[in-house]
Amino acid sequence: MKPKSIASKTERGQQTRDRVVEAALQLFAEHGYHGASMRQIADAATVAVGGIYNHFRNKEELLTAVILTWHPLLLIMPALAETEGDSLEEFVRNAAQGFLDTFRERPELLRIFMIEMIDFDGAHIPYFFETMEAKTTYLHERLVALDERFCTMAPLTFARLFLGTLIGFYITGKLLSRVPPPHVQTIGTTDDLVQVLVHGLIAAAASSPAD
Amino acid sequence: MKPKSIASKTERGQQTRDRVVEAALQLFAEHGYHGASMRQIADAATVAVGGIYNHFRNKEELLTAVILTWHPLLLIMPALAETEGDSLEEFVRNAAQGFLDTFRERPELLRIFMIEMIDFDGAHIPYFFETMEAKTTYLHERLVALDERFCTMAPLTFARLFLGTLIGFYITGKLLSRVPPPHVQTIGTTDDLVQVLVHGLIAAAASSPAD
DNA sequence: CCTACCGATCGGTAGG
DNA sequence: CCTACCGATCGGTAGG
Repeated sequence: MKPKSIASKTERGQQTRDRVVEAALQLFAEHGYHGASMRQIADAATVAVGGIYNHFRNKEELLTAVILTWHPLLLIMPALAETEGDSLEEFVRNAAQGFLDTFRERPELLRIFMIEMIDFDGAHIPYFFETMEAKTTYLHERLVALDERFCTMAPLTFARLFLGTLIGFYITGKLLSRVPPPHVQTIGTTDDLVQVLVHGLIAAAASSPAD
Repeated sequence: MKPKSIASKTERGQQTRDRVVEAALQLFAEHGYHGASMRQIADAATVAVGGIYNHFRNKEELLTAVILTWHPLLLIMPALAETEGDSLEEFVRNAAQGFLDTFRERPELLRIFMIEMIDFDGAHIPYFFETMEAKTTYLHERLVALDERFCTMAPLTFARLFLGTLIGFYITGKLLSRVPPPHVQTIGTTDDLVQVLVHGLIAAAASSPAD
């Protein structure tokens, strides 16, 4: 009700809130939304169960806070837009490598992404779509500067095909990592992925209507 | 212990089991593994809660039964391998359309796929990898017949890039369907996807080592 | 004596 | 921010 006006007082509250979000990120990612309990999260964040409800109205709003901080699309788009590269192939290679490195270093990103889709059916997307779209436009501008053939393709179409191919490659990699050893270890390399992206996207741009 | 010898008696049991698996598929897909209760599943299958335990030792084994019948990779590979098409582009177009149609008609497929990844971390993959691999080999043979440039690419590498790109396109489509109306409706068409697949995969095959 | 299944309830834990 | 506690429901199993 009252606005919190004393900074030194709200600071401790913010720290507690941050611990709760961090603990929730880890536990939601590990056990899923229904599989992680408020008590587990409270313990991990070293607060009492009731303490969480001083910062979040219910479990669902805690998940929302986690999503709005840690949704992979929110994290990966700025990184992709700032990728370096003097040629199209170099740019795509660096972008793909950056994407794969980020997801491999933080396996919870894919899990949070899937949990949001399963338990909330993508309902949080509208909350950060504006931010996404701005980064998408910038990414497309950089691409056109490297190869003008991309000027006929809508920025969002490029973003969908680019991100979609990367996501699919990462997911299939996860699946293949569960296949027992008698079978091949590395099936499909980052080089293969880069080839698909560079030549596939150029072909798609060439057949796009210049609207 | 004893082998079931009288068919007419076990038939009713099989019918009950089938109803349970069907109900579990729908409810796991809708609410997730931890979000769907054994009571909900029992009600939907018109059996008592205890009745489920005559067929499955616990909730986890019920999920396993659902996965081994309905995992999308298990369903989609035979369909892809039997796709018709007299040219590479026609084959890829029909395969992509068949994939997208199947997933759009049965939205539970993607959800079951993700639920297995989140709650069981792909642990069921080994159970049907052999079947997958056989179909993969056949799919690759059909492709080489249409365009011999694919003979240098390993069948599983092709399958990973092909399925991965399709999965990524479908998932990004799901995400975009949640974006509010002021923004564009169709971002990326099936034609764009086909272009990426045809030209991307040819490029990847061309740069593959002929081992 | 078997299978499939019932009504009722077990010990614990969920979100609030 | 905590302790205490609620209505309800969880996965699983008893005897018949």
